[in-house]
Amino acid sequence: MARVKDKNKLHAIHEAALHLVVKTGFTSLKMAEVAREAGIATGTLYIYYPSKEDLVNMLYRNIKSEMVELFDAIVIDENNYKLTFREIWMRYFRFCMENPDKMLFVEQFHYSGIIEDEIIKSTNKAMAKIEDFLAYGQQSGWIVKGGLHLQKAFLHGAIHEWVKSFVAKRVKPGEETVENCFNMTWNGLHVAHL
Amino acid sequence: MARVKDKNKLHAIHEAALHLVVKTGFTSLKMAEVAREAGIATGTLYIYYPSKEDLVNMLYRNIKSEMVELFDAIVIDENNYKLTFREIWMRYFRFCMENPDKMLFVEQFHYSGIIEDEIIKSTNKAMAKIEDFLAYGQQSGWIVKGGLHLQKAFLHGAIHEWVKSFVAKRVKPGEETVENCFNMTWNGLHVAHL
Amino acid sequence: MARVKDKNKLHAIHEAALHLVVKTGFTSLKMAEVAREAGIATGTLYIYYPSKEDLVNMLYRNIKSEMVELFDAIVIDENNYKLTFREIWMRYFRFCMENPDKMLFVEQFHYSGIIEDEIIKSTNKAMAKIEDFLAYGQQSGWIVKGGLHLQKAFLHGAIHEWVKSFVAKRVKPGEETVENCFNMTWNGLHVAHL
Amino acid sequence: MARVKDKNKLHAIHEAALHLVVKTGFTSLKMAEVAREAGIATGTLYIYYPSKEDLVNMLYRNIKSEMVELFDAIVIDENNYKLTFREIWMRYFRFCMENPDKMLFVEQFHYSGIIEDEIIKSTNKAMAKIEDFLAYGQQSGWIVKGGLHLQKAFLHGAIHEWVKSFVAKRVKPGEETVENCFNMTWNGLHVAHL
DNA sequence: GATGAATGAGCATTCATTCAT
DNA sequence: TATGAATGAATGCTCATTCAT
Repeated sequence: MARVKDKNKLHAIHEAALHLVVKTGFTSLKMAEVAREAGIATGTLYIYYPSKEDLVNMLYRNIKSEMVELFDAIVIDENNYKLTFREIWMRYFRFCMENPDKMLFVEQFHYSGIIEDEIIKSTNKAMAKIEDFLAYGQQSGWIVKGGLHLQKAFLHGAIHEWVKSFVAKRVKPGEETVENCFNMTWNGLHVAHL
Repeated sequence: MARVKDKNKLHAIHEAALHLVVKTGFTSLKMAEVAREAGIATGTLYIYYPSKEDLVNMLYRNIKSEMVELFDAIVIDENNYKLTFREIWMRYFRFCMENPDKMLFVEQFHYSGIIEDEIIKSTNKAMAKIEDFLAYGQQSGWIVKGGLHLQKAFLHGAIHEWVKSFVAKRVKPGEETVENCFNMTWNGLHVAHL
Repeated sequence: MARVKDKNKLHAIHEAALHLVVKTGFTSLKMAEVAREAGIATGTLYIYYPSKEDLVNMLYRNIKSEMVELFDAIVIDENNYKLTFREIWMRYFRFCMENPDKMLFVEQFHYSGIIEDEIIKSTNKAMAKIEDFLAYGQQSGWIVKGGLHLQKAFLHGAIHEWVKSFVAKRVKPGEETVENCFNMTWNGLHVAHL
Repeated sequence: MARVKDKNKLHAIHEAALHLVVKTGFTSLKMAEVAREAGIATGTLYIYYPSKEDLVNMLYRNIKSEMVELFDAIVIDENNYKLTFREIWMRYFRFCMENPDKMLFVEQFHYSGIIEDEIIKSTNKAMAKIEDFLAYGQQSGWIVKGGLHLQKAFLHGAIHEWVKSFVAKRVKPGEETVENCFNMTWNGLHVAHL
């Protein structure tokens, strides 16, 4: 029997590729560098991924899956909209703070034209739970009406920008700061009933 | 007297470089392609900019200047905070909608490590007017307290993400939609006094 | 006792290698592809042949042996020179028509510098029977004088070119056509006694 | 004004490429080596030919043109068929002896699948003069009937094989030997009228 | 013996930059 | 200034060969 394909290698490749691609973009991502950082030979990299495009597509799929899993454990409590919303927001915020590279990667490649349409679509579909929750919030008067994509963009856009600024400053925001950010988002979205 | 560097050529170079770099990123930006699209020879490009990095840095500085000029005409009316804030928001929103490439360019290169620190600093400084206006808003109780950079990130992040989604969908948002977006931002930032 | 190298595998390797090398030449011959087409693993191929060069050398030797065997059954009848000559010509012509890959392979590698001198020499030696027959033909006035290698080249060159043109056109020549070709060869070589 | 594309460079590239490709085949032809032997940088080679395939195709076209030109000066004398035939044969034979690489190159690439169909067709067409001459010979009873391609293959095949054997032996054949070869060809083709 | 994962040198091609005109 | 041919280092990917299983 020959050696068996190594799970650890796969993981090392992902780590290396993510780290490197986020630093400099797709074109400057060097397969040789990925291999070196993953501790394998260049040729070995091509056993696992037949091309640079494939590598990046797979990375995208994996990271999106991870993001989806984030919300798996959340129990939607319709009687306590804000609490559930808060839980979602916090999980995503923390995920981005702990994995800024993954956040940047998805942001960078989502509109890049490099990720295959099929992958974009299927990963979007996996986010249905969140989408449904927002739609329910609109119908039941918790959050403002309007195209759902406006709300999603608002959520994403603000969180990503905050995380980017924390990461650039190499700062870990305190609880109060995070609360502040959450409040801006919630106040922006929710409908005040006087 | 030697001929002076040609203003038209400069402009053509900027247009070409911006258009191309936003499509594919710094590394895939090809100097030969910039030259071709600008209607000049490769060698000529190097008379104007001694390197790819220089070209991109200059582009960054120019675009940031344009953004600063956006706000020059605005009269800060401290008695009507929301109106002034609205004017600022609208101008920036419209600028981004009309110049998505410039917005994307700045976003892409701001944290890229390619723009020289000095340029980043000096362009930040030029935004003092806006910064002061936000600081004043905090002090006078119009908008929430907390690090100013949180508010700036919130503003940027949301607007950019909205514009990106409109541009990706090739949609020009109607007045109502824009109003909707403005309201999310304002509600997120301002302090409600019951 | 250890298992013996498998005759079937050897045969499968030869078939695969011949087929592939003739299509694309030595350098594009891929060991992995040979292995795949032969139904074995790449590593296994190296149990049978320690290198690509060895594989090709062995192939050359085998094919030449086959060509020699072609003439084993022929009885040289000195009283009927033309008839014997015809038999030789026909056998070789038919062999080439039925095994164009083998013909092309030998042609391709004979002057390639890849086949070891020793092999070239020993396979040439095995052709002594034919060579002797031609020499006898010269001495006894059946065929034209001059360096024997001229006659051999004439024989080879014409037959190979005919076969190549038939194979390229995917045509099986009829009896009359073959007769035509034989006559050109015979008329070219034999001495007319008026 | 920039430097002007250099005719000498083109010639040097052709020489180098021809010499190298004939030695080892298309796949082992190394662009870097062609450049080195032509005395230019690798990148420069790509200014003249955008790919290895293009280089080889152009080479094929050029060499075929040269072969066609060979026969331009020949005056077809229908009253002296053999003399004209002899002239054609001699010119081609000498060309091959003086340019064995060109001969081998054309032989190697004609059926290789690398040369574009259009080139193959147009170069074939250019040989019409010779073809017509052979056809006339058949009609007027000078040479044997049968598919013209049989005669052409016979001519080519024999000449090429002779030249290959002379070149391999590094021998320049004397007049008598050449006469010998010519006679084999002529006797093979022509119809004896007793 | 048999397997196929792993290796890394090797090669076609690209592109920022230089320089002769 | 302006041009575009020339340069050569850099990079994605291949494939003969090795080696752990």
